[in-house]
Amino acid sequence: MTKTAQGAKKKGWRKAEIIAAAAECFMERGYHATKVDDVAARLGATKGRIYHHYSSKTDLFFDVHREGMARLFAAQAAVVCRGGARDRLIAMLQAHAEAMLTHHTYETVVAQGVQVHRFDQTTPEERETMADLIATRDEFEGLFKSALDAAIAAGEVTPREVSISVKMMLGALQWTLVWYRPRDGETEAERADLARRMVASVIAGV
Amino acid sequence: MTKTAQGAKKKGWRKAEIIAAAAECFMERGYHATKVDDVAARLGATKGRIYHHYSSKTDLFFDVHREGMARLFAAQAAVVCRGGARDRLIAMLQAHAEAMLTHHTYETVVAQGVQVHRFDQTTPEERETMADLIATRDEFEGLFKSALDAAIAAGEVTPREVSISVKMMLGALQWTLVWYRPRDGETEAERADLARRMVASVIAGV
DNA sequence: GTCTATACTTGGATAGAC
DNA sequence: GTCTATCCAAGTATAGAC
Repeated sequence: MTKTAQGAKKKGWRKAEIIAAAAECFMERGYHATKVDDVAARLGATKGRIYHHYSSKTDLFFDVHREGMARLFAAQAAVVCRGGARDRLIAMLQAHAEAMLTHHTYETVVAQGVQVHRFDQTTPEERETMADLIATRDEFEGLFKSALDAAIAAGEVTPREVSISVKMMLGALQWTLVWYRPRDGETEAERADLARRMVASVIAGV
Repeated sequence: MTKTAQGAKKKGWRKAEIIAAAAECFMERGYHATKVDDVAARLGATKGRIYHHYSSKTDLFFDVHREGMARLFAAQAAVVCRGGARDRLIAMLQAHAEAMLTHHTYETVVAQGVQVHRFDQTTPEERETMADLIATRDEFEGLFKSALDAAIAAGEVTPREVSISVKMMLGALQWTLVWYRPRDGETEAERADLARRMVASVIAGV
């Protein structure tokens, strides 16, 4: 590893600490109710530390949002499936459900998303960042539309409105942000099991 | 109508105006980002008017929340179904989907719900109010659990975990709060049609 | 019952010491 | 790179006129 890469990583580590603390605060109380002092306090520091790395609370929020989206994409990138197109879609749903439970803290912030800043006074740079975040979300939803399209094309799923169906499937899984709170000491296996039962319910219908 | 009932209705009308304006503001920007001045401005008034009827912004929020829940229950109360238990469940889902679209403004506030105040300094009275609101939500979810139970008992639906299934069904419909925005001039028929397509997707599964 | 004017608090952001 | 001290803007709530 080069000297500069080491430097970048070290700097990234400090930021990652701040991002993690901010994610917890934003998750618990929401963006607007969270004070920069709250984030600092969670780190056992003062806000001088935050403002050394971030020029504003908004900037910090954007980084938490990016991390949340990155984790969702990472979960999808890790999906492997030997079966057909329908099996692949199900595996993707399963991975997404697990990701929503595991990265609950970050995904709650993603859900607050751009909405939080839509009506605020924003600088041109902030507007550009917001456009990027929205594009990234659309891209993510696109992964599932493609997978459902493929399953329909393969004759493995009854044809139906793809756009609506994907919104319903993802909505069902993402609503966990409202009702699910991780228990202390919950294992990965328990989360995977809950995710399985959720996905089974979604694909079964009524 | 008695004199006192007339009086109560008149007073209620003034409050209803404020509640409607507050719902729009809370929907657009969220509770914390909404200033009492914003609500007043939307009424073409100043905040003196708000504080004459409500002792705090929190109190106003609770009234908006109550109105949102009342509309959800009203939609369910209006459900009539001649068919079996499964048909009845589907009719309930349809009514709920339409309600979520039609009363989008209020239901967005309901979704912000108690979460917004969970970590705030609250008075004993506020905590009592919050407990009431939570109980009301649980009661609402209970309507759907009972309906699904009945459909399973009647052999019209494949047995499955009722609690999880209801959370997935309602989650799929409620996630509309995140992606749906009513278009100007959208008709009730168009909303009903969208609701139908949503419910069809949910009950069909994958 | 609503307005204007204002008191008071909170909280984002900065400056300069260490 | 982080802390302490501080500035200043924003926003909740109140007092008193009309």
